[in-house]
Amino acid sequence: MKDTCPVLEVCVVMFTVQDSRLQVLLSQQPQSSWHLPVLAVEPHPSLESAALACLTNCTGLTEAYLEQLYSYSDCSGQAGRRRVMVAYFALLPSDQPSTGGACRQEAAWHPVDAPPPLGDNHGEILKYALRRLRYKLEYTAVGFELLPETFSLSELQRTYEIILGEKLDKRNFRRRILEAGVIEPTNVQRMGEGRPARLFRYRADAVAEVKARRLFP
Amino acid sequence: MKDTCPVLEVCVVMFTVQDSRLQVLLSQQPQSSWHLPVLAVEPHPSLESAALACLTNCTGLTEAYLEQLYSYSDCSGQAGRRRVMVAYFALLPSDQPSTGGACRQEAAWHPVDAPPPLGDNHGEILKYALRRLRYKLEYTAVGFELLPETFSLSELQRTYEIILGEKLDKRNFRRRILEAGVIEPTNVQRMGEGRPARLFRYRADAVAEVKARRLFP
DNA sequence: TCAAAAGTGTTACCAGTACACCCATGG
DNA sequence: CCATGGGTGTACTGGTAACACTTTTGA
Repeated sequence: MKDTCPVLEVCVVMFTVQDSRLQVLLSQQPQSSWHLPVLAVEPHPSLESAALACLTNCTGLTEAYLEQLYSYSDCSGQAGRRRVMVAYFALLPSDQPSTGGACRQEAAWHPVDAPPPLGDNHGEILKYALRRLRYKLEYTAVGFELLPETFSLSELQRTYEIILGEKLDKRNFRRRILEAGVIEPTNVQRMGEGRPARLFRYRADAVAEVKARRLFP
Repeated sequence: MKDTCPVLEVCVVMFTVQDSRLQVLLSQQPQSSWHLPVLAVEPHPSLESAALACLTNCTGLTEAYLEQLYSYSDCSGQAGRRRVMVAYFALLPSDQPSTGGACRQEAAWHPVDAPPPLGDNHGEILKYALRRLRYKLEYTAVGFELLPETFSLSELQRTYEIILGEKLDKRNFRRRILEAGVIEPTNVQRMGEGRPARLFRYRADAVAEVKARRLFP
């Protein structure tokens, strides 16, 4: 086996909302710094499926929103041995069984606004993933992926506020999200502390990507 | 050498504007269909530099706008041998010596709106690159990369029209592009068929990415 | 003096934003 | 009946889009 044979890995930045904060799953090998969960592509048929396997390893979930972020290369390891890391990010619904015991590595959720120091270039990858998430949230409907299958409009708004880090106007939020036609009401109501909330669900047939107004004419 | 050792390659979708059309550089091995230019990553220190080398091979240019697009994996080659292709796209100024003889493969420019059939998944990659280019053009200043160092506002507008495939209003275009502050006038004028045009240049200190208004409140 | 391209302002409309009160339920 | 969160409409304002003529040069 030549040592020019490259090492191919995927890593997955897994986001979820818990305790009113956006959280990311990090793992830690003994005596080492924290890292994003990483998996060798080797036994898997494709990059996608390796990323999904990484997610399943860590959370027990067999599906989630998963999107390729970027590919990084690195030659600084064993002399001449190239490492290529394909980074993904994933969004997990906040009601799912998060860190299943199935996770081989020691993993835990960390708030993204105060993560521990990360090894390799994982800090950079996390920053980029967060930027992509915020950016994407602004012009697509991807925010639903962080919620249970049905949710109230207030919950949805809170999710947006948590990720974007700013307060939003309730009436404007509702009007726009409804006009965009990406969610539909169910007949179910949820009883809570105050007046019951009507529950909504994501419309499977909705166009995910809505075109924003462009800068240039 | 194990046959699980993955093949790592880059391909580069090179765009330029010629003859009032957006063109892409394709290459053709003897007796084979057209492909995007491809290069093995192997001898290069990083994915980036491999992509740049691919570009230099084909055009003689040693720099250009270059951006990573996506990574594709494929197991359908020799049994079990994994291929990973990292795709880039590049923008070449329309005045540069395009297909330098330095290109080892037989390469030629093709209009993107009527490309020949492409092998592998290169048709898909090209389509994606074009989508990204159009999309990017709408909210960043990347369009300048397709022009010479100095250019008139009309030339700039024509470039935008060619890529976006629609006519734009002259006054609105000028107002907005000037307000955005990404270009500055030079003292040079260019004589032509009619009234001379003032030439502009891209401002190196300009913020490349301008935030567009967002969909959700 | 004609053709060809460069350059220049104003108006109308629509969409985004700001804003305050009533409603339904549980305790 | 009170506290809690859910739900609703309007007026203003700022940005976007539509639009036509004058200017400068070369032939």
